[in-house]
Amino acid sequence: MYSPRVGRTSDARNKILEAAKQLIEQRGYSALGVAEICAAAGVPKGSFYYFFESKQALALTVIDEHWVAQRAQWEAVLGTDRDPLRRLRELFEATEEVQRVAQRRSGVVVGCMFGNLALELSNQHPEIRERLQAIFDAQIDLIEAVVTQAKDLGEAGGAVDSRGAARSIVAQIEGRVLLAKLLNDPAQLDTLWRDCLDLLQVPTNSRTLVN
Amino acid sequence: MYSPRVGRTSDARNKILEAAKQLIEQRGYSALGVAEICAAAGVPKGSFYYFFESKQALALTVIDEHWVAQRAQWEAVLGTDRDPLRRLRELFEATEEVQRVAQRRSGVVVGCMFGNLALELSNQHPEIRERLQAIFDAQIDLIEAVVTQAKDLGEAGGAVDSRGAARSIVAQIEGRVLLAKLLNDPAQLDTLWRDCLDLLQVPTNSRTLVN
DNA sequence: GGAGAATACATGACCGGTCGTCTAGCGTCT
DNA sequence: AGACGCTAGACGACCGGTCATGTATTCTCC
Repeated sequence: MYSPRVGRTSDARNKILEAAKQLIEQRGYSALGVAEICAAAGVPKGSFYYFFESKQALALTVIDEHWVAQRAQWEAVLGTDRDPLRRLRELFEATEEVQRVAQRRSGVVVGCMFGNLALELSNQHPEIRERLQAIFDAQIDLIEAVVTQAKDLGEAGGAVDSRGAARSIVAQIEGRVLLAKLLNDPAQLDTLWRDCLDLLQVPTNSRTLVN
Repeated sequence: MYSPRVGRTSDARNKILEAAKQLIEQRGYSALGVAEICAAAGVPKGSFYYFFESKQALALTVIDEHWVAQRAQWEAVLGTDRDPLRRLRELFEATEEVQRVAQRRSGVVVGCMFGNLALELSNQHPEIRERLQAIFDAQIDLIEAVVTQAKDLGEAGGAVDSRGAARSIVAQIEGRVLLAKLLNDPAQLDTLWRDCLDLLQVPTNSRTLVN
């Protein structure tokens, strides 16, 4: 077993992060104990506060890392040179697939970690709220850019406000994910595409083009 | 069948329910302690378990009572003989007003209690999940009826699926309420009307009629 | 109308357990 | 020997929940 001489000699931090990510997704923040995280990570509890300042600091790190990964995924899907509406549709499909995979692995639809924590903690932990605000703002930015392109191509209704529509789409995603989690049914997400077409006021006769 | 009222009578149960409703709205379920609820209600902790079997049983009661009240409000707004779209619009305005009032009183947008608890508890407490599923189902029913009427009047697009559209509207409400809570800004809700018109595919030229 | 009996509620000490957090010190390396 | 990476174990506070005991109110029966 090779271990580098300098820097960390333990992967405990990563194991904690990995376990915490899954547990927070499944059980939220308040109902989750540090001991449980450490047990799931196979790391002694005494080590926790060597790697993290506090439970809240861990949550912030988990949030940040999860957003880095998700943003990369969103950018990969939304940043192609395909048709803008097509890109949005693929985002929805990817979102649903994520929930299906999570359900297969853990038995439950975990929903959106950011949405979950937003409702649970935004009124209790200002730092977490700020982080989540920034994340949702960035999500809206990413979608707004694609909506603008769709408008420029005449695919979206000329009357739609790009940013407003992007916010509506994000809200629609969050609302649908809530229903999917409540019903433990990822299929709740496969109306996102149709909803999106409505919110973007895409004319009925041009919808089959991207279908 | 009469029930003799032997012994004392107390309003402690109602005081607990009242306090619990506000605290659950503001701080969620897991982060809330029985002792804190009792302190806020001005009831000794020992009395709590005389009136409620458990903390979870209290939550179920709070959920039920809150839904009874909210359903009455929804029915009052949606059950009039006014124009269907007009009724939907008033529902959105009432929703926003509820959040404004809560914000004035407690300083924070509390969001939707059912949505909050759905994301926090649906994967932890099956009984609560069932209750919340039934509530959202009933909400969708209430809106579906109005959407159907709007369709019959030709106000909504003929291609819309009433139940699907109702679900989309509920999802949109929940998503917007999430953003309103995260940003502590009830104004996030005043695009609900426009979103609803989009989701119902109401023709642009006929929108001013109800505006 | 007065005396119990029965019921309805009040109360706070207390239980085992878990919470997030911290510190003293272990083992391993230079 | 000294520094460093790591961890065992304990800390006080608090968790949801229990219980013995006390008091207030209304019942029945005379």
